[in-house]
Amino acid sequence: MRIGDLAKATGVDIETIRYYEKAGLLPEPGREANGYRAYRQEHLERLAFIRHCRALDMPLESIRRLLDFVAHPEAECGDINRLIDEKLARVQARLNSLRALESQLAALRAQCGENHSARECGILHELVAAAHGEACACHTK
Amino acid sequence: MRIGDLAKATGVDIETIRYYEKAGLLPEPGREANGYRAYRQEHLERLAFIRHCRALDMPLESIRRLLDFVAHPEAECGDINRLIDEKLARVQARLNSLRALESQLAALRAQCGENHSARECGILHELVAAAHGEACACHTK
DNA sequence: TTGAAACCATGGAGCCGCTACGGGGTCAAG
DNA sequence: CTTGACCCCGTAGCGGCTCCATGGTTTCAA
Repeated sequence: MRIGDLAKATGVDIETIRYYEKAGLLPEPGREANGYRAYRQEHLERLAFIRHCRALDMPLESIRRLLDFVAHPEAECGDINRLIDEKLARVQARLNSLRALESQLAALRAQCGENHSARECGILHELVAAAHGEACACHTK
Repeated sequence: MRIGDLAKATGVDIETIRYYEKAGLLPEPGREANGYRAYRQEHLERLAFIRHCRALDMPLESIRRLLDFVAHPEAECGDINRLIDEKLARVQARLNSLRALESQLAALRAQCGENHSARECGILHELVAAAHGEACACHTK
């Protein structure tokens, strides 16, 4: 399998594959006589694993640690639990702040209806008022 | 006002203030005889405006556009509405994907209870299964 | 057989929004 | 005269790619 085949099979960009190799996530494949990378089934599986973890928004460093566990199955898995727990906590924190942001933006958007000059734009007024530390629909607290 | 005073007044890091200047968001201030930056009230207000927009998670580029509107109040504000609408849409999309992620992580976490060897870790099994394209508690679709 | 298109290689820069670092100049108090 | 707090500038680093320039290789059709 050449790098383009692997890319097609996994939906991962060629440059990204090379990046994962440089980052130490994907083992260096063998080379054809002409220097082209020659991948095998194990690379495909490994890459699928990495992409699945990325779909779960795990940083590459966490994936590295998970791959260590795959390589050393006799180790304790407490760290894996912790990794997932921490990730979950961060996701929930981010959810909370995004929910707050959503309502702030919605309030801000409600300040301006149709097109008119920026001078009378409620959104801009709100933002400028906030810059003066005054009450602001999008930043009440 | 020197940069340290401005930093204290706004809660913005000194390096960040210089960065905003270099990025063209904060106008270049005058200088004292010794070369130190000399800020005035308008800089403080502008910086507060920027930070408020950043609190709303707007990218610097959007803030630049908003500042253009502040400077040219005769322009139509339709772009402002669009800017906020787009931001709102992105926030909502991110909320949806984070909500999905949360339940996936929770399902994943439920696969593994207490400490044991990684070989029997349900989380790792799920992730490896996913790499093979099999059904996966954290990635059902 | 030639030549174009599609593939592959490498190394390096760019993206965002900072943050940190290194190596210096300035200034007031003790 | 030294200490420390402040300021200057330029550069590099973070994560996770993405894009670029430059050049070699393969594959197909004319």
